[in-house]
Amino acid sequence: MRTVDPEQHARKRALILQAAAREFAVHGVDGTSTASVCRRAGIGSGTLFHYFPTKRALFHALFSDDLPRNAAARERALAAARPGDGLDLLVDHLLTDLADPLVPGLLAAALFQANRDEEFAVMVATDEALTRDALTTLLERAAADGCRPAFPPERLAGWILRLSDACYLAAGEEGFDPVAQTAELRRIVAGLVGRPAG
Amino acid sequence: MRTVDPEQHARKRALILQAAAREFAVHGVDGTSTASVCRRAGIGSGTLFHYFPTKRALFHALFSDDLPRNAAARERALAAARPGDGLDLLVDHLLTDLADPLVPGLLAAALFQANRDEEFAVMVATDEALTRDALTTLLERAAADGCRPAFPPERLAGWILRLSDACYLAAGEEGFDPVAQTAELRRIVAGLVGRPAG
DNA sequence: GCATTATTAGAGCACGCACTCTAGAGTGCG
DNA sequence: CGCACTCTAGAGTGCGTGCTCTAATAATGC
Repeated sequence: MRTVDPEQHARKRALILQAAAREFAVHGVDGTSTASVCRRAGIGSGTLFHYFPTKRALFHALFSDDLPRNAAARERALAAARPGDGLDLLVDHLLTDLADPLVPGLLAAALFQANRDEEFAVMVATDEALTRDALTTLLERAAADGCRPAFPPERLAGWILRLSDACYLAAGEEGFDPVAQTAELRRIVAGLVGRPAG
Repeated sequence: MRTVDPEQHARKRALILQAAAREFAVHGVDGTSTASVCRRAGIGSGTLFHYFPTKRALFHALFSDDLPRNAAARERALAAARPGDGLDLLVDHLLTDLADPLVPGLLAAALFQANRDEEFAVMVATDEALTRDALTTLLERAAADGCRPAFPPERLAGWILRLSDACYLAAGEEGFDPVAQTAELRRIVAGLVGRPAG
């Protein structure tokens, strides 16, 4: 019986995904042809469709691969000793890829795809809901710790997510500084959470 | 000499644009076919291309038609008696279409298009820069009036723009309340501006 | 070596696309 | 009325698409 080398398979898969990410970021889902992905990855179309059943699945994989990482970040944040530390951890995680030049394009493509691809929308919405829940829990703990939040925890959690989206929207502009942006977001969040000590 | 009735022309043009807006909002630029726009507008393809030279031009018109309105809003805001009133005016204008169900899709399509369509990007960026300038001016006046903004006026202006974009992105979620959202954004902005009287 | 199976390239396919062309209907003017 | 022109529909065009199929090759276990 012929046994598969899973490492080799994973490596090729990753290579294809990398090529696909570049294409999708620049041209979007409908705008990239499978042929262009193949060209960039240096493979034939047969190979591409051996690894991914459809172009859509290729795009989905680009994001579903990140889900475990997000789950881990949520767990770490919820396990933090103080709710404020957990919030910082989670906010930092939300901005992890801020410096990646592909991300603005990919985010735009993803936002758009979520409006018209049910399966993709559910995947993204589920992950976002989990993160929102984690944020809400942390904010409730913070409130119990003496913070004076500007809004109810759940609303505030929504605003934090929106603020992080806003950061990625700004990431395409020239002269964008991810570090400064992250620092400003933390200050804004701190203000909204109403931490007693600056 | 045969003279054209400009009203009739404008009416038909508007009808086509309305149909196009619906299609673009749901399927994006690459995802909508000119045939589907024609079907929805109840016209033949000959008619469509009589009014607009290309599909791209059709999409561009959807946004360029709004530019005069934006300019008017900026002027009104800058002419306000107190800078705080001007800010409120401009923020409200930014969220004008928050209740329009088509807007989240159109915004996503526009954000994406800005990443790959130079001409469109310039058009949008120019308008945004003007609005940012107006916000900056208003924030400088507010600071001279005794406000303690959290950031320099120009940075703050950027955050306000990004937040308003983010609001539109959130507008697709179920249970979304445009009025509450607007009120909350105004409170957040007020907090960032640091108005002496709440 | 042999059987089995994973992997690969790329020609080929059916289809949908943006846009053009043509021919005629509608419309204001002299 | 007839001219000059706009407006309109829809068939037609050439091209690019996502994806399938075939057939060859490489890798493995016996």
